[in-house]
Amino acid sequence: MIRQPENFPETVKEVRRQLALSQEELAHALGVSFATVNRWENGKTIPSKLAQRQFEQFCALKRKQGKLA
Amino acid sequence: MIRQPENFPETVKEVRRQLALSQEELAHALGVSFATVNRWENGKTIPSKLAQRQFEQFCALKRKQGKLA
DNA sequence: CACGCCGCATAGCAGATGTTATATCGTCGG
DNA sequence: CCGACGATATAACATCTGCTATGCGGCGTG
Repeated sequence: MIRQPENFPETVKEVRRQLALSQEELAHALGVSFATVNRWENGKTIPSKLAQRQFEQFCALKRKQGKLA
Repeated sequence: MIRQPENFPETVKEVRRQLALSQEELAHALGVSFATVNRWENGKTIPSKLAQRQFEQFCALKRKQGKLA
């Protein structure tokens, strides 16, 4: 359905590292809870449709801002 | 805990009516399932943080487009 | 009328999320 | 060394969401 990176956990970690954000800060930026970001990074859950969309949108914005590769 | 319009179900219905969208079409526009929009309108559930944010964002966009009061 | 289609309401189940609490690890200041 | 703090990992529970199926009423077509 929704194309997602083969490795979502690693992608989240990488994005967060490049932006120098804590799990809590990224969670707030995305509008989800800390626990959710933590579970994504540790492969405990797979993001919902909406969460995936929000994450993609967030990354797109950061790229436009030149803050993300 | 989360502030929201006093009557979320009515708000959703009203927005949908003004945009002349079916529940399914609005759901797709928001990136959620038809069942979710239906449950919102019928007061079966309250939207998640992310869903609320997405809905607000959607409304803001439509207002900017002059398609929503 | 009989039929199919669309929009809507509802239900059940599995999985994702929010909240809260606990535990570990590294770091820094005392 | 030891305690405090931040960041992270994990767990449990309640709630929300996705998917599928079912039922109902309206509407146009044959």
